[in-house]
Amino acid sequence: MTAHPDGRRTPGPHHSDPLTIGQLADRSGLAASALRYYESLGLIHATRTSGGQRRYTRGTLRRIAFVRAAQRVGLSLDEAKVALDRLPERPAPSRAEWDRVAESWQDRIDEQIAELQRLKAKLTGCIGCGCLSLSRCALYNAADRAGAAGPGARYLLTRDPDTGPEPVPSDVETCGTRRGGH
Amino acid sequence: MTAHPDGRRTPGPHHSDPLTIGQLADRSGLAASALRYYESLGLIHATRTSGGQRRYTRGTLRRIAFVRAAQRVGLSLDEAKVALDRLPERPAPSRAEWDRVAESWQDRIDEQIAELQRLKAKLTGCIGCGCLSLSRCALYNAADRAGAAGPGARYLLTRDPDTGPEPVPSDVETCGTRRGGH
DNA sequence: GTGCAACTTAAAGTCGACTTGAGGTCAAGC
DNA sequence: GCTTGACCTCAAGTCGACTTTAAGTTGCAC
Repeated sequence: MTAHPDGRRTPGPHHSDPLTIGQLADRSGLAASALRYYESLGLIHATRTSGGQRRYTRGTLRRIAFVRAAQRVGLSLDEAKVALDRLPERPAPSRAEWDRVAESWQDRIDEQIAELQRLKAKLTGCIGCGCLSLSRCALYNAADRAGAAGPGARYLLTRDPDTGPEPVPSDVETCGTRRGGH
Repeated sequence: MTAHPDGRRTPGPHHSDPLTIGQLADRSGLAASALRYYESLGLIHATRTSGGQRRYTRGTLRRIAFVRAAQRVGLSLDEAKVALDRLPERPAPSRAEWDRVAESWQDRIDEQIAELQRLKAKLTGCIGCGCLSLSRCALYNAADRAGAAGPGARYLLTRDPDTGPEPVPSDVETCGTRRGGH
Protein backbone atom coordinates (compact mmCIF):
# COMPACT_ATOMS: atom_id res chain seq x y z
CA MET A 1 0.00 0.00 0.00
CA THR A 2 2.97 2.21 0.06
CA ALA A 3 5.91 2.91 -1.98
CA HIS A 4 6.46 0.25 -4.44
CA PRO A 5 9.45 -0.55 -6.48
CA ASP A 6 7.39 1.10 -9.07
CA GLY A 7 6.98 4.18 -7.00
CA ARG A 8 3.35 4.76 -7.77
CA ARG A 9 0.87 5.53 -5.10
CA THR A 10 -0.26 2.10 -4.42
CA PRO A 11 -3.37 1.79 -2.47
CA GLY A 12 -3.96 -1.68 -1.81
CA PRO A 13 -3.31 -5.28 -1.70
CA HIS A 14 -4.35 -6.84 -4.87
CA HIS A 15 -2.11 -5.53 -7.49
CA SER A 16 0.51 -7.88 -8.54
CA ASP A 17 3.61 -6.49 -9.88
CA PRO A 18 5.34 -9.25 -11.66
CA LEU A 19 3.59 -9.91 -14.89
CA THR A 20 4.18 -13.01 -16.90
CA ILE A 21 4.75 -12.63 -20.57
CA GLY A 22 1.25 -13.83 -21.26
CA GLN A 23 -0.25 -11.25 -18.97
CA LEU A 24 1.86 -8.53 -20.45
CA ALA A 25 0.82 -9.65 -23.89
CA ASP A 26 -2.83 -9.44 -22.93
CA ARG A 27 -2.50 -6.06 -21.38
CA SER A 28 -0.32 -4.50 -24.01
CA GLY A 29 -2.02 -6.01 -27.00
CA LEU A 30 1.23 -7.35 -28.34
CA ALA A 31 1.95 -10.99 -28.95
CA ALA A 32 4.33 -12.71 -26.60
CA SER A 33 6.65 -13.25 -29.50
CA ALA A 34 6.69 -9.52 -30.11
CA LEU A 35 7.58 -8.93 -26.49
CA ARG A 36 10.49 -11.29 -26.73
CA TYR A 37 11.51 -9.52 -29.87
CA TYR A 38 11.31 -6.16 -28.14
CA GLU A 39 13.44 -7.55 -25.38
CA SER A 40 15.99 -8.76 -27.88
CA LEU A 41 16.20 -5.19 -29.11
CA GLY A 42 16.59 -3.87 -25.62
CA LEU A 43 13.32 -1.98 -25.64
CA ILE A 44 12.06 -3.72 -22.56
CA HIS A 45 13.64 -5.81 -19.88
CA ALA A 46 12.57 -8.68 -17.74
CA THR A 47 13.78 -10.45 -14.69
CA ARG A 48 13.73 -14.21 -14.66
CA THR A 49 12.25 -16.73 -12.29
CA SER A 50 14.46 -19.48 -11.03
CA GLY A 51 13.05 -21.54 -13.82
CA GLY A 52 14.03 -19.01 -16.44
CA GLN A 53 10.65 -17.51 -17.17
CA ARG A 54 10.30 -13.80 -17.71
CA ARG A 55 8.69 -11.51 -15.21
CA TYR A 56 7.88 -7.92 -16.02
CA THR A 57 7.18 -4.92 -13.90
CA ARG A 58 4.30 -2.65 -14.57
CA GLY A 59 6.61 0.03 -15.83
CA THR A 60 7.09 -2.15 -18.83
CA LEU A 61 3.59 -1.30 -19.94
CA ARG A 62 4.58 2.31 -20.11
CA ARG A 63 7.64 1.56 -22.11
CA ILE A 64 5.56 -0.43 -24.53
CA ALA A 65 2.97 2.32 -24.86
CA PHE A 66 5.83 4.66 -25.57
CA VAL A 67 7.21 2.44 -28.25
CA ARG A 68 3.86 2.05 -29.93
CA ALA A 69 3.31 5.78 -29.87
CA ALA A 70 6.77 6.25 -31.34
CA GLN A 71 5.85 3.95 -34.17
CA ARG A 72 2.77 5.99 -34.84
CA VAL A 73 4.82 9.04 -35.49
CA GLY A 74 7.03 7.17 -37.84
CA LEU A 75 9.94 6.16 -35.68
CA SER A 76 11.59 2.83 -36.06
CA LEU A 77 12.11 0.60 -33.08
CA ASP A 78 15.75 1.52 -33.08
CA GLU A 79 14.89 5.16 -32.82
CA ALA A 80 12.42 4.45 -30.07
CA LYS A 81 15.18 2.66 -28.26
CA VAL A 82 17.43 5.66 -28.48
CA ALA A 83 14.73 7.75 -26.87
CA LEU A 84 14.00 5.16 -24.20
CA ASP A 85 17.63 4.76 -23.38
CA ARG A 86 17.61 8.27 -22.05
CA LEU A 87 15.32 7.15 -19.28
CA PRO A 88 16.57 5.62 -16.10
CA GLU A 89 15.11 2.26 -15.39
CA ARG A 90 16.16 1.52 -11.90
CA PRO A 91 14.52 4.43 -10.22
CA ALA A 92 11.35 4.56 -12.25
CA PRO A 93 11.48 7.56 -14.51
CA SER A 94 9.78 10.60 -13.15
CA ARG A 95 7.01 12.30 -14.94
CA ALA A 96 9.35 15.09 -15.93
CA GLU A 97 11.67 12.59 -17.49
CA TRP A 98 8.93 11.01 -19.52
CA ASP A 99 7.75 14.41 -20.53
CA ARG A 100 11.10 15.45 -21.76
CA VAL A 101 11.34 12.41 -23.95
CA ALA A 102 7.80 12.73 -25.18
CA GLU A 103 8.28 16.37 -25.97
CA SER A 104 10.77 15.60 -28.63
CA TRP A 105 7.87 14.13 -30.55
CA GLN A 106 5.69 17.14 -30.56
CA ASP A 107 7.68 18.47 -33.44
CA ARG A 108 7.55 15.20 -35.21
CA ILE A 109 3.83 15.02 -34.84
CA ASP A 110 3.35 18.61 -35.93
CA GLU A 111 5.51 17.96 -38.92
CA GLN A 112 3.43 15.00 -39.89
CA ILE A 113 0.19 16.80 -39.43
CA ALA A 114 1.42 19.67 -41.57
CA GLU A 115 2.58 17.19 -44.13
CA LEU A 116 -0.83 15.61 -44.32
CA GLN A 117 -2.54 18.94 -44.48
CA ARG A 118 -0.39 19.99 -47.37
CA LEU A 119 -1.23 16.76 -49.08
CA LYS A 120 -4.89 17.24 -48.47
CA ALA A 121 -4.85 20.80 -49.71
CA LYS A 122 -3.12 19.91 -52.89
CA LEU A 123 -4.76 16.67 -53.58
CA THR A 124 -7.88 17.55 -55.43
CA GLY A 125 -6.35 20.67 -56.79
CA CYS A 126 -3.36 18.95 -58.20
CA ILE A 127 -3.71 15.33 -58.91
CA GLY A 128 -6.83 15.81 -60.91
CA CYS A 129 -5.58 18.75 -62.85
CA GLY A 130 -3.44 18.44 -65.89
CA CYS A 131 -0.32 19.14 -63.95
CA LEU A 132 2.19 16.99 -62.19
CA SER A 133 5.05 18.54 -63.92
CA LEU A 134 7.28 17.24 -61.27
CA SER A 135 9.37 20.25 -60.57
CA ARG A 136 6.40 22.41 -59.92
CA CYS A 137 3.62 20.22 -58.70
CA ALA A 138 3.07 20.77 -55.04
CA LEU A 139 1.76 17.28 -54.60
CA TYR A 140 4.93 15.78 -55.86
CA ASN A 141 7.05 18.11 -53.87
CA ALA A 142 5.13 17.42 -50.72
CA ALA A 143 5.81 13.76 -51.11
CA ASP A 144 9.39 14.44 -51.89
CA ARG A 145 9.94 16.51 -48.82
CA ALA A 146 8.61 13.71 -46.77
CA GLY A 147 11.14 11.39 -48.23
CA ALA A 148 13.83 13.69 -47.03
CA ALA A 149 12.14 14.16 -43.70
CA GLY A 150 14.21 11.64 -41.91
CA PRO A 151 15.85 8.32 -42.04
CA GLY A 152 13.34 6.72 -39.76
CA ALA A 153 10.20 7.70 -41.48
CA ARG A 154 9.87 4.89 -43.88
CA TYR A 155 6.55 6.17 -45.01
CA LEU A 156 8.27 7.43 -48.01
CA LEU A 157 10.80 5.60 -49.85
CA THR A 158 12.03 7.87 -52.51
CA ARG A 159 15.46 8.46 -53.72
CA ASP A 160 17.17 11.74 -53.33
CA PRO A 161 15.51 14.90 -54.49
CA ASP A 162 18.41 15.89 -56.64
CA THR A 163 16.20 15.18 -59.57
CA GLY A 164 17.35 18.63 -60.37
CA PRO A 165 17.17 19.42 -64.04
CA GLU A 166 13.59 19.27 -65.05
CA PRO A 167 14.60 21.29 -68.04
CA VAL A 168 11.24 21.99 -69.51
CA PRO A 169 9.85 25.24 -68.34
CA SER A 170 7.25 25.45 -71.03
CA ASP A 171 5.90 22.03 -70.37
CA VAL A 172 2.45 21.02 -71.29
CA GLU A 173 1.34 20.82 -67.78
CA THR A 174 0.67 23.84 -65.80
CA CYS A 175 0.04 23.45 -62.19
CA GLY A 176 -2.81 25.60 -61.13
CA THR A 177 -6.24 26.28 -62.27
CA ARG A 178 -5.88 26.47 -65.94
CA ARG A 179 -9.13 24.69 -66.23
CA GLY A 180 -11.08 27.41 -64.65
CA GLY A 181 -13.28 25.06 -62.81
CA HIS A 182 -12.05 24.86 -59.31
CA MET B 1 23.30 13.89 -69.23
CA THR B 2 23.57 14.61 -72.88
CA ALA B 3 21.58 17.40 -74.15
CA HIS B 4 18.38 16.18 -75.40
CA PRO B 5 17.79 12.68 -76.42
CA ASP B 6 14.43 12.24 -74.99
CA GLY B 7 12.92 14.57 -77.46
CA ARG B 8 11.06 16.60 -74.97
CA ARG B 9 10.57 20.17 -75.73
CA THR B 10 10.27 19.51 -79.37
CA PRO B 11 9.02 22.37 -81.35
CA GLY B 12 5.46 22.24 -82.17
CA PRO B 13 2.78 20.60 -80.26
CA HIS B 14 3.73 20.26 -76.74
CA HIS B 15 4.22 16.66 -76.26
CA SER B 16 6.95 14.25 -76.57
CA ASP B 17 5.16 11.42 -75.18
CA PRO B 18 7.22 8.33 -74.95
CA LEU B 19 9.46 8.28 -71.93
CA THR B 20 12.10 5.66 -71.41
CA ILE B 21 12.27 3.96 -68.06
CA GLY B 22 15.31 6.00 -67.15
CA GLN B 23 13.57 9.24 -67.94
CA LEU B 24 10.54 8.20 -66.01
CA ALA B 25 12.76 7.25 -63.13
CA ASP B 26 14.40 10.66 -63.16
CA ARG B 27 11.16 12.50 -63.34
CA SER B 28 9.27 10.46 -60.83
CA GLY B 29 12.07 10.03 -58.37
CA LEU B 30 11.65 6.29 -58.34
CA ALA B 31 14.33 3.83 -59.33
CA ALA B 32 13.87 2.02 -62.59
CA SER B 33 13.66 -1.21 -60.67
CA ALA B 34 10.77 0.23 -58.71
CA LEU B 35 9.00 1.14 -61.91
CA ARG B 36 9.36 -2.38 -63.21
CA TYR B 37 8.06 -3.58 -59.92
CA TYR B 38 5.08 -1.25 -60.16
CA GLU B 39 4.43 -2.56 -63.60
CA SER B 40 4.54 -6.11 -62.34
CA LEU B 41 1.83 -5.13 -59.90
CA GLY B 42 -0.21 -3.52 -62.62
CA LEU B 43 0.07 -0.04 -61.20
CA ILE B 44 1.51 1.35 -64.38
CA HIS B 45 1.73 0.13 -67.92
CA ALA B 46 4.17 0.51 -70.75
CA THR B 47 4.26 -0.14 -74.43
CA ARG B 48 7.32 -1.75 -75.87
CA THR B 49 9.66 -0.82 -78.66
CA SER B 50 10.38 -3.39 -81.32
CA GLY B 51 13.43 -4.26 -79.31
CA GLY B 52 11.41 -4.86 -76.16
CA GLN B 53 12.23 -1.73 -74.23
CA ARG B 54 9.55 0.04 -72.27
CA ARG B 55 8.05 3.33 -73.29
CA TYR B 56 5.77 5.28 -71.03
CA THR B 57 3.25 7.98 -71.64
CA ARG B 58 3.17 11.10 -69.60
CA GLY B 59 0.03 9.99 -67.90
CA THR B 60 2.18 7.48 -66.12
CA LEU B 61 3.68 10.28 -64.09
CA ARG B 62 0.28 11.08 -62.78
CA ARG B 63 -0.39 7.50 -61.87
CA ILE B 64 2.88 7.36 -60.03
CA ALA B 65 2.19 10.56 -58.15
CA PHE B 66 -1.12 9.07 -57.21
CA VAL B 67 0.46 5.92 -55.92
CA ARG B 68 3.00 7.82 -53.87
CA ALA B 69 0.31 9.98 -52.38
CA ALA B 70 -1.66 6.86 -51.59
CA GLN B 71 1.28 5.49 -49.71
CA ARG B 72 1.51 8.66 -47.73
CA VAL B 73 -1.95 8.17 -46.41
CA GLY B 74 -1.18 4.65 -45.46
CA LEU B 75 -2.43 2.65 -48.37
CA SER B 76 -0.59 -0.36 -49.63
CA LEU B 77 0.28 -0.68 -53.28
CA ASP B 78 -2.49 -3.20 -53.66
CA GLU B 79 -4.99 -0.74 -52.34
CA ALA B 80 -3.66 1.97 -54.58
CA LYS B 81 -4.13 -0.39 -57.46
CA VAL B 82 -7.73 -0.93 -56.58
CA ALA B 83 -8.27 2.81 -56.69
CA LEU B 84 -6.36 3.22 -59.91
CA ASP B 85 -8.23 0.41 -61.54
CA ARG B 86 -11.31 2.53 -61.39
CA LEU B 87 -9.76 4.91 -63.86
CA PRO B 88 -9.93 4.39 -67.57
CA GLU B 89 -6.57 4.28 -69.22
CA ARG B 90 -7.34 4.42 -72.86
CA PRO B 91 -9.09 7.72 -72.91
CA ALA B 92 -6.96 9.57 -70.42
CA PRO B 93 -8.96 9.98 -67.24
CA SER B 94 -10.76 13.26 -66.96
CA ARG B 95 -10.17 15.60 -64.13
CA ALA B 96 -13.49 14.65 -62.65
CA GLU B 97 -12.46 11.03 -62.65
CA TRP B 98 -9.21 11.75 -60.90
CA ASP B 99 -11.06 13.89 -58.44
CA ARG B 100 -13.51 11.21 -57.63
CA VAL B 101 -10.73 8.81 -56.84
CA ALA B 102 -8.74 11.34 -54.88
CA GLU B 103 -11.75 12.34 -52.90
CA SER B 104 -11.94 8.99 -51.26
CA TRP B 105 -8.74 9.94 -49.52
CA GLN B 106 -9.93 13.08 -47.94
CA ASP B 107 -11.51 10.99 -45.26
CA ARG B 108 -8.45 8.92 -44.87
CA ILE B 109 -6.30 11.97 -44.50
CA ASP B 110 -8.69 13.59 -42.07
CA GLU B 111 -8.74 10.42 -40.07
CA GLN B 112 -5.00 10.36 -39.89
CA ILE B 113 -4.73 13.97 -38.94
CA ALA B 114 -7.28 13.49 -36.20
CA GLU B 115 -5.40 10.45 -35.06
CA LEU B 116 -2.18 12.38 -34.77
CA GLN B 117 -3.87 15.24 -33.02
CA ARG B 118 -5.31 12.88 -30.46
CA LEU B 119 -1.91 11.42 -29.98
CA LYS B 120 -0.35 14.79 -29.56
CA ALA B 121 -2.97 15.94 -27.12
CA LYS B 122 -2.58 12.92 -24.95
CA LEU B 123 1.08 12.47 -25.21
CA THR B 124 2.48 14.68 -22.56
CA GLY B 125 -0.63 14.41 -20.50
CA CYS B 126 -0.67 10.69 -20.49
CA ILE B 127 2.57 8.98 -21.09
CA GLY B 128 4.32 10.95 -18.46
CA CYS B 129 1.64 10.55 -15.88
CA GLY B 130 1.27 7.55 -13.73
CA CYS B 131 -1.42 6.13 -15.87
CA LEU B 132 -1.41 3.80 -18.79
CA SER B 133 -3.93 1.55 -17.28
CA LEU B 134 -4.59 0.11 -20.61
CA SER B 135 -8.32 0.07 -20.55
CA ARG B 136 -8.57 3.71 -19.73
CA CYS B 137 -5.53 5.45 -21.02
CA ALA B 138 -6.36 7.56 -24.01
CA LEU B 139 -2.91 7.15 -25.41
CA TYR B 140 -3.21 3.45 -25.47
CA ASN B 141 -6.67 3.58 -26.89
CA ALA B 142 -5.62 5.96 -29.59
CA ALA B 143 -2.97 3.57 -30.69
CA ASP B 144 -5.38 0.74 -30.48
CA ARG B 145 -7.95 2.40 -32.65
CA ALA B 146 -5.33 2.96 -35.23
CA GLY B 147 -4.57 -0.69 -35.31
CA ALA B 148 -8.16 -1.32 -36.15
CA ALA B 149 -8.25 1.53 -38.62
CA GLY B 150 -7.73 -0.57 -41.64
CA PRO B 151 -5.95 -3.46 -43.15
CA GLY B 152 -3.74 -1.33 -45.28
CA ALA B 153 -2.45 0.98 -42.67
CA ARG B 154 0.52 -0.96 -41.51
CA TYR B 155 1.51 1.87 -39.31
CA LEU B 156 0.19 -0.12 -36.51
CA LEU B 157 0.69 -3.69 -36.17
CA THR B 158 -1.29 -4.77 -33.24
CA ARG B 159 -3.43 -7.69 -32.66
CA ASP B 160 -7.14 -7.36 -32.31
CA PRO B 161 -8.58 -5.02 -29.77
CA ASP B 162 -10.58 -7.73 -28.10
CA THR B 163 -8.15 -7.54 -25.29
CA GLY B 164 -11.37 -7.23 -23.47
CA PRO B 165 -11.08 -8.27 -19.86
CA GLU B 166 -8.76 -5.84 -18.19
CA PRO B 167 -10.09 -7.23 -14.99
CA VAL B 168 -8.76 -4.73 -12.54
CA PRO B 169 -11.10 -1.80 -12.33
CA SER B 170 -9.65 -0.41 -9.19
CA ASP B 171 -6.23 -0.42 -10.60
CA VAL B 172 -3.47 1.65 -9.27
CA GLU B 173 -3.28 3.91 -12.18
CA THR B 174 -5.58 6.76 -12.71
CA CYS B 175 -5.43 8.59 -15.90
CA GLY B 176 -5.54 12.28 -15.31
CA THR B 177 -3.68 14.88 -13.44
CA ARG B 178 -3.41 13.44 -10.03
CA ARG B 179 0.01 14.85 -9.72
CA GLY B 180 -1.05 18.40 -9.79
CA GLY B 181 2.17 19.48 -11.31
CA HIS B 182 1.58 20.30 -14.85
C1' DG C 1 29.99 -0.82 -87.68
C1' DT C 2 31.59 -0.29 -83.25
C1' DG C 3 31.42 0.99 -78.56
C1' DC C 4 28.96 1.68 -74.62
C1' DA C 5 25.27 3.27 -71.76
C1' DA C 6 20.84 2.10 -71.11
C1' DC C 7 17.99 -1.31 -71.36
C1' DT C 8 16.03 -6.51 -70.72
C1' DT C 9 14.64 -10.79 -67.59
C1' DA C 10 14.61 -13.89 -63.71
C1' DA C 11 15.96 -14.91 -59.45
C1' DA C 12 17.70 -13.86 -55.22
C1' DG C 13 18.66 -10.57 -51.54
C1' DT C 14 17.41 -6.84 -48.08
C1' DC C 15 15.11 -4.49 -44.36
C1' DG C 16 11.99 -3.84 -40.49
C1' DA C 17 8.97 -5.96 -37.62
C1' DC C 18 7.45 -9.66 -36.34
C1' DT C 19 5.47 -14.76 -36.46
C1' DT C 20 5.94 -19.68 -36.74
C1' DG C 21 7.88 -24.09 -35.79
C1' DA C 22 10.44 -27.59 -33.51
C1' DG C 23 11.75 -29.50 -29.55
C1' DG C 24 12.13 -29.00 -24.80
C1' DT C 25 11.10 -27.02 -19.71
C1' DC C 26 8.35 -25.00 -15.85
C1' DA C 27 4.36 -24.47 -12.67
C1' DA C 28 0.20 -25.67 -10.90
C1' DG C 29 -3.99 -28.37 -10.24
C1' DC C 30 -5.69 -33.01 -9.52
C1' DG D 1 3.31 -38.26 -9.93
C1' DC D 2 1.03 -36.71 -13.95
C1' DT D 3 -1.00 -33.88 -17.04
C1' DT D 4 -1.64 -29.60 -19.14
C1' DG D 5 -0.82 -25.23 -20.56
C1' DA D 6 2.17 -21.53 -20.36
C1' DC D 7 6.65 -20.81 -21.02
C1' DC D 8 11.67 -21.36 -22.98
C1' DT D 9 15.35 -20.97 -27.14
C1' DC D 10 16.89 -20.82 -31.64
C1' DA D 11 16.23 -20.92 -36.39
C1' DA D 12 13.65 -20.09 -40.09
C1' DG D 13 9.70 -18.05 -42.35
C1' DT D 14 6.63 -14.03 -43.80
C1' DC D 15 5.16 -9.70 -45.70
C1' DG D 16 5.54 -5.41 -48.30
C1' DA D 17 8.26 -2.83 -51.05
C1' DC D 18 11.80 -2.76 -53.26
C1' DT D 19 17.06 -3.46 -54.74
C1' DT D 20 20.77 -6.20 -56.42
C1' DT D 21 22.99 -9.36 -59.33
C1' DA D 22 23.98 -11.86 -63.42
C1' DA D 23 23.91 -12.47 -67.98
C1' DG D 24 22.36 -11.00 -72.08
C1' DT D 25 20.17 -7.21 -75.69
C1' DT D 26 19.10 -2.56 -77.73
C1' DG D 27 19.82 1.80 -79.56
C1' DC D 28 22.24 5.73 -80.60
C1' DA D 29 26.57 8.68 -81.27
C1' DC D 30 30.53 8.63 -83.55
